[in-house]
Amino acid sequence: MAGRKRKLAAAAGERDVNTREKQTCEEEEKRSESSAGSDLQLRLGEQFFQQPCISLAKAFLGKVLVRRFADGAELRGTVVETEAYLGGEDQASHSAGGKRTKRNTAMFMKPGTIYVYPIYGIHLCMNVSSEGEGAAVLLRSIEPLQGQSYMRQLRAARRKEGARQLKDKELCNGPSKLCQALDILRCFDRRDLASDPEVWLEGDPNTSPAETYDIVSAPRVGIESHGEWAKKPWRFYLRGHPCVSVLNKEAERQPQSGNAINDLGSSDVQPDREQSNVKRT
DNA sequence: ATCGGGATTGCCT
DNA sequence: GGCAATCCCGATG
Repeated sequence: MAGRKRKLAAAAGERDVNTREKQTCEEEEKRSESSAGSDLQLRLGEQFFQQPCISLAKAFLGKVLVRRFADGAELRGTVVETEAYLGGEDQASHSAGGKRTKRNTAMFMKPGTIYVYPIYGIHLCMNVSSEGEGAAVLLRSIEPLQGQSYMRQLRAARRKEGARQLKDKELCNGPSKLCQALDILRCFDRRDLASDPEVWLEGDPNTSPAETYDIVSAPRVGIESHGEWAKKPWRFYLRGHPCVSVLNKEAERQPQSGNAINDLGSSDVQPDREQSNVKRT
């Protein structure tokens, strides 16, 4: 566990989402081209995304999603829940039957391409394309690691005034909550997660290798109308993790899919970061 | 031009 | 646990 400093990471908690001008796609595009991330050695490159969809969906677990703002502030969270959406046969996928539309173009782009789409008129979901025609991984939940207070402001801005303060584990425990908390915007669609200066994925040296996690495989949620395909166990989450959006008791009774047991309760304190206050049970 | 549904969330009972 | 919110996109005529 190297004591690496994040000198460029401003105290995200000092930011005020209400006085800060609302982020737009135009502003995002004006960002400095030279503001590349400071953790080049941790950043996962394009080869990471070059694997089949189900494999990539599992590989995302335990990796750290990073969002960097123009002023240098960075938000971080560990991916704890994903879903695989294969193209072709998978009727629940936006790319079912190889169907290409303007909306789902990113699903057919090179592995690592971000696919952001609006849902229910109000929310956004973030996916990342994988190997395989039209295949992509939906990012459903992350555990907040850094910048929780700013995440809370971003989330509160969309909630009723006077609503109770969200707990840390409630900040990013759902696909659209994650987008809100990290300020993932519609204009991130079709960007490259392997090279974009504002959002990327890191391997975290403080966590165990992905293959040591205890992963639960469960049916995907919210796609009940798709018959047999709704039953495929292509949702993956870290067993026992408090930031998972929906638990599936039935699936948790099944033996896990080829991953060794790992103790999730022994995470180290990370002195260079705003410490995660998520309680594990 | 119009129509129907949606990979969700938060508030209310 | 029910259900409204809210609107873009894709399909159809």
